Amino acid sequence: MDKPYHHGNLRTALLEAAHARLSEVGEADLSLRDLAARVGVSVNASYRHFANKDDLLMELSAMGFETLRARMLEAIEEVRPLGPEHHLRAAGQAYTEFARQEPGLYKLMFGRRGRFGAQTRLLEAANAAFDVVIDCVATLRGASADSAETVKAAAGVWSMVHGYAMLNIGGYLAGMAEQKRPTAAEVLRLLAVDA
Amino acid sequence: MDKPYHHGNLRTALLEAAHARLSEVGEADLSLRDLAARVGVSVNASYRHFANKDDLLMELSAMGFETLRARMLEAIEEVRPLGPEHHLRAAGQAYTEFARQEPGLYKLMFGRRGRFGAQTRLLEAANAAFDVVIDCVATLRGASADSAETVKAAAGVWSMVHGYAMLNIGGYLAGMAEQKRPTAAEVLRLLAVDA
DNA sequence: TCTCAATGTGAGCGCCGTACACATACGAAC
DNA sequence: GTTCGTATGTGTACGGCGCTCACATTGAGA
Repeated sequence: MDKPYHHGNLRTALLEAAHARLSEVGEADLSLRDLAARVGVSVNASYRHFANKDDLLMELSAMGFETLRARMLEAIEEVRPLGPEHHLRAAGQAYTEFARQEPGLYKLMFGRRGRFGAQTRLLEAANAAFDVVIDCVATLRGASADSAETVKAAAGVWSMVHGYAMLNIGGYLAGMAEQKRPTAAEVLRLLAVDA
Repeated sequence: MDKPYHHGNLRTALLEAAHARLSEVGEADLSLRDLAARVGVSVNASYRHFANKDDLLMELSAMGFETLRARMLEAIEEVRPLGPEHHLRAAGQAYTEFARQEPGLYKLMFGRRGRFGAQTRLLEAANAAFDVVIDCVATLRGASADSAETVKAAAGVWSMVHGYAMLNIGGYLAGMAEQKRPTAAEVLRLLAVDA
């Protein structure tokens, strides 16, 4: 083996390890010591790349928002010719799908806002993701993405999708009988955005 | 003072201390040692009343769901004569208001589901709260509270309200310009439940 | 009055985040 | 190619955490 003294890409490796671990054990059971051990490095090495544990988690969150945005954009692109209402629906599907696939990461993204404080990096990534929703709604309503009504409607859509994703992840929907458990599409259909 | 050896009501005192502390520091900074100290007791005394930290937090969560349910019922009672659509609106307002008043508790209630596991106490309290929403929707639609369509619509309402509450608590709406930031009522209005 | 279950205390274990001092390795300047 | 500074690693240690175990105190009922 002859493991070299310098890892080479420790920052990325730590983030990947954290991401992987987060899908297994939940944020509360994530420890820097464990991550470092998995990457094959002493704990303190991580402090050369992140100010502290929260800093690492914050970066992970920001990356999560970027992935979320990308997933929505891809989904929209696939149904572009079908028209605006399909765009919003596709984005919503991609959104809830992302949350279902990455529950640990998704919870982290929305659970630590207060703790992370006014971190520009995180805020910008979150806003960029939200902008995708705003654009969808704006196109659907044939209105400007800047208009207050559009933004409010988009916030409503975001609320709906986010709430559904959280309840789903949290297992609050899983307890319901199968034929009573709504799909993401069914829930999204309740929204009257085009009004 | 002559503090007695036995506290007398330690279980309740610990829960109250946890509740109070939760509105100041967030779950991550809540420690049993600190709670015990505030109540004037050694840490280990708490283990006579709770199996562990999670057990205490779970009880606090369940109490939160009970309070939430009570708040919704009170709000509905106040507008009972005005008809079903006012019931749902009032319940939604009470819901988001509760989350805004008790952000720490609210986050705890929805953030630890996996960790708490299949705790009957917690599940029943959460379901009882959800039942209030279901009843509102059932009355509004003039349908049975058992019908799949009613439950699905109620789950949609719950998603919307929960999502709005979480985004609001998390500060994701606070970043928006004032005239673009939706109120709870404005968001709820997007729902087409009576269809 | 005695007894015993309920309820408290204290010492200690292993884990955590993190600070500090020190070791190693790479890249640029000569 | 050697030198040297900086980037990046390690080891040790501190205080706080959840939790366990052995022991102390109390009060209620036999």
